[in-house]
Amino acid sequence: MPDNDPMTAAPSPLSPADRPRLGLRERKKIKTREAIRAATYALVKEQGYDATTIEQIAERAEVSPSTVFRYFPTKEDIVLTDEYDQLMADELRGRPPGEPWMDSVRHVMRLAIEANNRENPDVARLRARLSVDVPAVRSRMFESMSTTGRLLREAIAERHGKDPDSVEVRVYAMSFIGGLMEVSMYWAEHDFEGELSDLVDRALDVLEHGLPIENP
Amino acid sequence: MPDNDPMTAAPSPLSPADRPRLGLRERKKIKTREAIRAATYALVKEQGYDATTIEQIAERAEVSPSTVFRYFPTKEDIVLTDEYDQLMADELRGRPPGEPWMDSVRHVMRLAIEANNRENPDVARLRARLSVDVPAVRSRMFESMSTTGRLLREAIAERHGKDPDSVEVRVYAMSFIGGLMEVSMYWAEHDFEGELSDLVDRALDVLEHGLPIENP
DNA sequence: CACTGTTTTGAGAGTTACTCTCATTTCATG
DNA sequence: CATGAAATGAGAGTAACTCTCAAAACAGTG
Repeated sequence: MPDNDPMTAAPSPLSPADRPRLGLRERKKIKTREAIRAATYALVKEQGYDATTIEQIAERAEVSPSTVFRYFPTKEDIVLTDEYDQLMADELRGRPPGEPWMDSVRHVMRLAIEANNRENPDVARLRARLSVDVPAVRSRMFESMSTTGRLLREAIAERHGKDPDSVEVRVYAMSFIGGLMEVSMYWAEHDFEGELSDLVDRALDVLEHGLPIENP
Repeated sequence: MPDNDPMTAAPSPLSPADRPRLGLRERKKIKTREAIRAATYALVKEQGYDATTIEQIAERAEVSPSTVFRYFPTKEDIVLTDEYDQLMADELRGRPPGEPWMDSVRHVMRLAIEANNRENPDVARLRARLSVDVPAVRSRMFESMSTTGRLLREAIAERHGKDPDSVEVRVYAMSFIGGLMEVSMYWAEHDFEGELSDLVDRALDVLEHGLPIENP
């Protein structure tokens, strides 16, 4: 009856073991979801993305193929779905209002990278690599990008007292996301050398000031 | 034997009737390609994108389904493939070297919009609308975005004497494209009201200077 | 524990985009 | 016209999804 379908909703994002009082049903759903994801990551690492079929995933996760599709609308979603966007948008909103915009952004990006590194660094890399190598995954990632863009433009609009649906805010938000996404691809293409945070810093500089020495 | 497969290559971009000395084979291929596209546009207008199957397209274009796939790798490509990117990149490269970068960009964008308006305004709108409404098409569009990004960063690097594969140039190029793509979606979402060129101008302002009155 | 209603699951059939193969047709050329 | 190359069509095959429906697992109640 309630509006939000727990089947398609993501589980509580940053909760490792603290699932206090959930019904057996809910706990099972979370377990199933994680089983499907784990099976997928393992199979993709073994065989590659394209060679991995939903049937294999279902088999390893010990569920039926139907169930896989009930939990994830597409194969790409199994790999890519994450819950960080909303968290980052909230974090951004929570920064002190006096803080310069770019400082807030830097702060939040740093947090996100750290959290990701602490929790599941290999998954993050697998994702980045897949989004470079597999067109379908990349497409899905771009797609989620526009969702993120929507969140970001709300945060931006709120912060600057602007209309979130103006061309200006929308363009600004999307150009931001485009730039950040490129960083992730650059990082994957260069085999994850160096610190991601350094790359992000350089990207933010470009987003803030344009290309260095643009007008000598 | 030659490397470039004429089957997958696009026909000469901006040539309406001037196909002088092409073999019968080549002319037929161009006709087939255009027939498939025309059939697709018509069917999509009549029934919508999802309801239109490859079989229907093949039937109306009077070719076999196999042939449709020979000409276009995916259904989305039939709708989206265009040849303007390369032209614009070349145009950009052809601008006088003294001209300020943003002036060059504005000039080229203006040209592109005019050309598109003159040639096939309704197709451009159909595309924009589909890329708002149909996830698969939108994804494919994002995908082609990253191709465009590659062209753009070459042009940028050349112009500014920078490495086209540096993070800076890549981020700059991609943020640019992200912003411009958002304009197209904004335009479609607002039912193509107003002049696209005005929206693009506002977008370019944002890309150049950031959000207006960002630091009051 | 038994009873009842709701949620979740599995099984199966069906659709469709896309791939591959091979025989046939269509054009190019000497 | 003959010969070779390229384009087409036909058909079988795969795999991601969708829909439907009946069986199973859970939740709450007497």
